[in-house]
Amino acid sequence: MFNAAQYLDDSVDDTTLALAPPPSAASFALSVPKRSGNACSNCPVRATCMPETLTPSELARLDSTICSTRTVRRGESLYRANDTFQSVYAVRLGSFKTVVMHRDGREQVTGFNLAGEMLGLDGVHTDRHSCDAIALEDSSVCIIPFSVLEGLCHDMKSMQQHVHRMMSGEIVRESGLMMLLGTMTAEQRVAAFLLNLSQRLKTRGYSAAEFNLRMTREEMGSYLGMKLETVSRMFSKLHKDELVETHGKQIRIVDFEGLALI
Amino acid sequence: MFNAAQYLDDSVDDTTLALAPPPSAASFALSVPKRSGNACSNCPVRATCMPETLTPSELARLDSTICSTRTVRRGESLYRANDTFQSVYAVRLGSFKTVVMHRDGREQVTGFNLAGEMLGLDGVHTDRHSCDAIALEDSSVCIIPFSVLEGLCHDMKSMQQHVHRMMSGEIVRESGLMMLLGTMTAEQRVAAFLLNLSQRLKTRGYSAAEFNLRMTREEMGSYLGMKLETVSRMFSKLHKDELVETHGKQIRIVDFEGLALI
DNA sequence: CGCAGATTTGACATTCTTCAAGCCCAGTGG
DNA sequence: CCACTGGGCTTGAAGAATGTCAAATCTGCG
Repeated sequence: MFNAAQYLDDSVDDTTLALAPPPSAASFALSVPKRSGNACSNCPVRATCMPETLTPSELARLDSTICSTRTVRRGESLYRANDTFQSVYAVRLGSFKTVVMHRDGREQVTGFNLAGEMLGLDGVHTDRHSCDAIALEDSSVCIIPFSVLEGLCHDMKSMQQHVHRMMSGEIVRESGLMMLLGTMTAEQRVAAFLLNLSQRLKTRGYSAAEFNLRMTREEMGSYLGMKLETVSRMFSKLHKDELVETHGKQIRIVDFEGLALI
Repeated sequence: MFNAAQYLDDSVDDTTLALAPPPSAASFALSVPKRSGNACSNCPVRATCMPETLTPSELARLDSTICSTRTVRRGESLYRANDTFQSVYAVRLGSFKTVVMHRDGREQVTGFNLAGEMLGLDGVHTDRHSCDAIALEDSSVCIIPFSVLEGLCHDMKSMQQHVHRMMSGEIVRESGLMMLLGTMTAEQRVAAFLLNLSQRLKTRGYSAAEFNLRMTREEMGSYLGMKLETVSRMFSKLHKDELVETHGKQIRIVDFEGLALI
């Protein structure tokens, strides 16, 4: 049985935000696009990006229709706002941020995407992407042409439900974030952010208590609606109150309950 | 040809936020649920809540499967957070707010829904609704059981695309709101809110310049991430700067460009 | 007409941002 | 090996934006 955690067994750093390239990364250094070795039936993150219950024949169909992957180096974009929408992407390895830009140059990070999470659904609405997706570290994604996905949805009830759930889940996630931005103090936002990240990492088999942040204070601040200095101050305060320990990007949550009660 | 505007012809108030009940409202005072007189083929808001291109036979199918409506009085809820999810709703008449509640009692308005807009898609994710939907005025909705909608999606490609677009549109809308909450000043938020509302009303055949707000300052503030006093001050400021004229809930946008440039 | 809730406005408190300075740390080149 | 350097991070002080509290209107409705 494959699971995300196994890829960390002998990883240099087991507290990264997302799946770190293992020492054998060469075998994953996929050319763009590449066909072999990327079968869904084999994929460590399938459980999160595809329906849970698939028959062998359905799995075989996935393997035969979704087959190309792409690597994106740190800082490069997977897609840009206004690009024509053709595919959605499942993060196989690494992590991304999504960014929307205002005409006056202000930009806001609207989300962080870890391995197993889906990316690009914003483009369905108008056939163009509404944000930039940028890799926070060297990453790879599975390319799922949306037309193919629509076909799968038609033929597989479980797939249609899954796609609907993913989109709805994105809606729910965002309304949670609106709540955060609309009603919480800076300290509460940072606490909620850490707990959320912790939860998602735990789901993927990582320690919920210790991890490395892959984004800068500025990116975090943009996501949370505050300045990088404020983020930094809040980390200091959480440290002083003995709720978390921080060494730069390295995070250790000491008191989960305390953090939740802020 | 039906269109939303005709329902306003002899309406008491042609500047309401949403479609006001016309004098002949009695014929719309639908019992719950009611079957006749609510055919999609006849519906003034079909253009916004259903795919644009439907064959006569597809329309006939809609009429035969989506048939019940429900009235919701001002202040009453269409559904509550944690209700089991069964249906989505299209607003036929009136307007709603959606509200998420934090455990500590803080609540946040996450959206306002006008006639023609869809409501309830948040429930797909976990089979339970994630927010309350509350009528801002006496309203009526069309009830669309989600299982029926899934069936329609399977059989009608245009319906599947439409549902995907609606959900994606919701995602995009929310990320725009995150941008607003994350990067804009109070004044900019209020301006953006008014312009957004104006645009949506215009789409429905109303004046873009003059309308009545259906929500309180507090609800607006909750939506925009600020206190009601701040909303009020911003209205005063916009008035002083001769960008809008306000008389309580009555709004007249004087200078669209100025408003957009704030 | 008179109340209850909604709105406006003022004065003051708090939170967050801005600006500025210095620190830390990893990668680089001597 | 080590100083150097630049980006990211932390911290302080001052200022701006927004929240809080309180009081005075206003408005719709019974």
